[in-house]
Amino acid sequence: MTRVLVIDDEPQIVRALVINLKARHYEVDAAHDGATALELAAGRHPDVIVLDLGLPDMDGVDVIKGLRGWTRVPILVLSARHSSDEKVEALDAGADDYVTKPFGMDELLARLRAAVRRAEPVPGGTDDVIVETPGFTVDLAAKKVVRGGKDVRLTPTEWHLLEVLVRNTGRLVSQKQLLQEVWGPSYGTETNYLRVYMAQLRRKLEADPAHPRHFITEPGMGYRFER
Amino acid sequence: MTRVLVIDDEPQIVRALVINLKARHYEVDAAHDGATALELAAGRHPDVIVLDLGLPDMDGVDVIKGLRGWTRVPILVLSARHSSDEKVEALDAGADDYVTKPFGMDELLARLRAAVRRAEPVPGGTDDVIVETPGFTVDLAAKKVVRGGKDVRLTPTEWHLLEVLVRNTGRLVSQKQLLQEVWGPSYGTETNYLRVYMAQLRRKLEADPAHPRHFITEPGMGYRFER
DNA sequence: CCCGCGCGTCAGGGTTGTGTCAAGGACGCC
DNA sequence: GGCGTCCTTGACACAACCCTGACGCGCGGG
Repeated sequence: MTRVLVIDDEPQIVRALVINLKARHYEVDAAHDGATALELAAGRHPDVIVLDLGLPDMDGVDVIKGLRGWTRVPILVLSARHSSDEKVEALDAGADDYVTKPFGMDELLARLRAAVRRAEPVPGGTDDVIVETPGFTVDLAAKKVVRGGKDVRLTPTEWHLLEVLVRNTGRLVSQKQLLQEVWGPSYGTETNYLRVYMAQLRRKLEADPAHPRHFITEPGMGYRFER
Repeated sequence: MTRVLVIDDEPQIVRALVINLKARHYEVDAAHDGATALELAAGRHPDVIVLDLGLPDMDGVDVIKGLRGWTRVPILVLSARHSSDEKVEALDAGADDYVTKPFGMDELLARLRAAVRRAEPVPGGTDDVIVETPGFTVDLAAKKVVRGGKDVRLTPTEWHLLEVLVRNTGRLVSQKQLLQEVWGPSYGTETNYLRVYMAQLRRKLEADPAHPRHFITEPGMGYRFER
């Protein structure tokens, strides 16, 4: 299911958006200010963001920049200002689209669909959706892991960590990068999280968790997933 | 250079676009009808398409569908019609953005930049930087060294030192420069560190550590990495 | 011939990093 | 309100890493 993050300080607009989105089977989170928005974006990993530029606590463009520092998630800007400069500034800061208020709900939804659509990975592209190892199989599209013919239950965080590692199969991923991709941009140093969750992944997926063959530790640097 | 395909039957609009785009160092092709447009799109492989919906020979939406049959190139629709239905139809057919005439050139260019930007491949993605020697292989992106088919385990400091040397393949790197790059700006004289870690690198990577062929000492000056 | 200098080698000890376990708390669900 | 799942956090043992000092060797100059 597609997850949308709506950021606006006007309750009636948020309500209208939430109702319309939920009716079309989107999963919706909402924030009323920039700080909450950045937090939610990091924690919930939305597939698309609808952002009102006029927020109470910070400049909308700064919100865009804050997001673009670590994610390429589509950002659809909503604004009451029609001036060309505003649009150019927001778009160049990293926004994907710019809609002026008052807006037609149909149009907004169509633009949302367009933004989500083009962010989708190429179907049948070069990147493998299924990664096999001698011990288990990871299906990135179906978000499923099979080991010995049986599905392995992973928690959201475990899956997220696995996903980042598998997408970088063979490459070393630094601890900082893992933390920021999974827990959000402000978590650069909490390496104990990594240790706990790497242990859980190994316990669930490695034949011998004490001597991992696929989830390899590079001391002082990071971790590496090998098939 | 970014290549743009402009499709419009109004000569003055095409002229305005071409002039503005060329001034910003885009490469521009132009078509006045749908048939020519599809042909040019296939032959020239533009990085982005600006498409007027009101064409003399075919419906603009059909042009979009024709393009989407084989390419994901960003399509920016230009139209005199403001109706919501038109927009929704074009966007759902596969357009990336929809701008109504009359439009501001600044805004259009900003939307164009946004469309091109998000079509770019992720920087630092899958492209690997690999350096090979007769004895071993260094993959700078994956932070991996392979020797005789097996991975070589390097500590952070060893890797850091190797990285600096490899990035300067063939060139002499002074002891001071090595110390400062690996241990920090305040370490200019602790040459014993270098001796210890060069020895470890040689032991792990050289066929005959006592007579190094790749990690060469230039007495009194520094070290040099040769393939 | 002896000495100083620069470099290579080795092994120990302090420091940092990692694996593991278990308990507490937040959250959603019935 | 009770229950279960999941995330966070702290404590501890152990392993890995980095620094350090000592020694040997080759070379050139006194």
